[in-house]
Amino acid sequence: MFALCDVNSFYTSVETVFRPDLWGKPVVVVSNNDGCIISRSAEAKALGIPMGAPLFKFSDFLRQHGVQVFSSNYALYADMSLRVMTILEEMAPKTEVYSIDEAWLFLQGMEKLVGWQEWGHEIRNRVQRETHLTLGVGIAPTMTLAKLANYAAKRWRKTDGVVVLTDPERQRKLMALANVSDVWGVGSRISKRLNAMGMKTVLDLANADTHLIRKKFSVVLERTVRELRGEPCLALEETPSARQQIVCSRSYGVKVTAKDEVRQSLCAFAERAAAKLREEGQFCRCVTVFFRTSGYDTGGEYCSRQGSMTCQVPTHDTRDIIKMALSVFEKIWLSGPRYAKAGIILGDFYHRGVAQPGLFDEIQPRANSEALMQVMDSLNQSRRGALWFAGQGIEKPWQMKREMLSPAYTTRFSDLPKVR
DNA sequence: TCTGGGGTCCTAGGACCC
DNA sequence: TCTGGGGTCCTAGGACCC
Repeated sequence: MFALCDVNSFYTSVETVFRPDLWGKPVVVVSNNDGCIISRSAEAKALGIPMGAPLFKFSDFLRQHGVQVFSSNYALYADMSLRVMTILEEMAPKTEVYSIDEAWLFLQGMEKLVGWQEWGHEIRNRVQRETHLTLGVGIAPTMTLAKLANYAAKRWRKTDGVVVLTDPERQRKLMALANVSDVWGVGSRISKRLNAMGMKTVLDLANADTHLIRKKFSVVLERTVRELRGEPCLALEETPSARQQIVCSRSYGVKVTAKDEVRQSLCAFAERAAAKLREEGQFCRCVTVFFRTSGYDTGGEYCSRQGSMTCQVPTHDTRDIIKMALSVFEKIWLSGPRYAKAGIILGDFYHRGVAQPGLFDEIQPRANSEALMQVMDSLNQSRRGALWFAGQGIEKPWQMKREMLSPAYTTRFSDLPKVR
């Protein structure tokens, strides 16, 4: 049996944990650069505010209805996420953190110990008590069905946040009520095609011919069909597999045309990407650089520049990664367009010592690289941005907008809530 | 004026190998 | 006249997830 637990309206719920004055009021959280609405409280959803809507299109509406808006505060969300995950890990023999607000629990060996329904409520109550966040719990014999159960737990209030889907009859009943697009793994494109083939409900999909699904779509969707029928095809990732790429990219707070500023931003992204690489304990050979204009900018032609470079010896030294990034940048720079976004992608990962340095390689290992990186990382761990390369520049006019940022209540001393 | 960021997996097609 | 079969690796693009 699998359980999928996720926090309702995670970002907005976290924001209101420390703001009792906002309880019961409409609240939204917007994406980086204060771009799109990415989390809505129940009250905000009731006002009809759609997911993913650009903030500027709704700012009048939000003001009229007194909706509280917050910029994304990832320091806060990550810390609260950790608290929830720690509880979940204590409640099941095996867990997999699936995203910032959800986790899979593998319930092997618990069948005789607990009733699923009671256990679901127990875990929900505990998270509520210890974090003031509300969990949705879906329990079923396959991961896809557990996802569906979780969807039902959120959609129908009378479930009280916990749905157990062990009974095949109950599974079919629920599948007949849900749309194919509500299935995990079926996005907008595939659901449109399924609808055109006459499959509207989840039950239609579950009853579909697996050979046909494989032929017309892919093995991925075939697995989904089998999972809906109660045949497990997916399993928990017991040891989180090593990442295959690391991306660090941002939209600019303003459009950027100056070469220096794009270069500085890339330097900053390269630093962050390199730090992430070291957190993963990996080394990379390939560095990709990109920058592009906005697809919404009507002022000029859409322009997207991208290039990459592979070195012989895997590295995780920030200096090497900046050097490679900037050398690619010089090759692909194009003057004129108003750039809206840029980023760095690291790929082709190795563990330490896999490849030997070649005599003629352009990038040779640097003396004391390890020690220097360790000092940098430990300083930046205690305070993000404590130490950085001058290539980033100082003014940073390109930095993203976060004009409605809440305090980092749980991770910064100066932001600790005060109780009077 | 203002439209996010970070991932994964699969497939098809081309180049190349024996 | 007649020109195979089986495999790998890489890349781009498409789809999905949160």
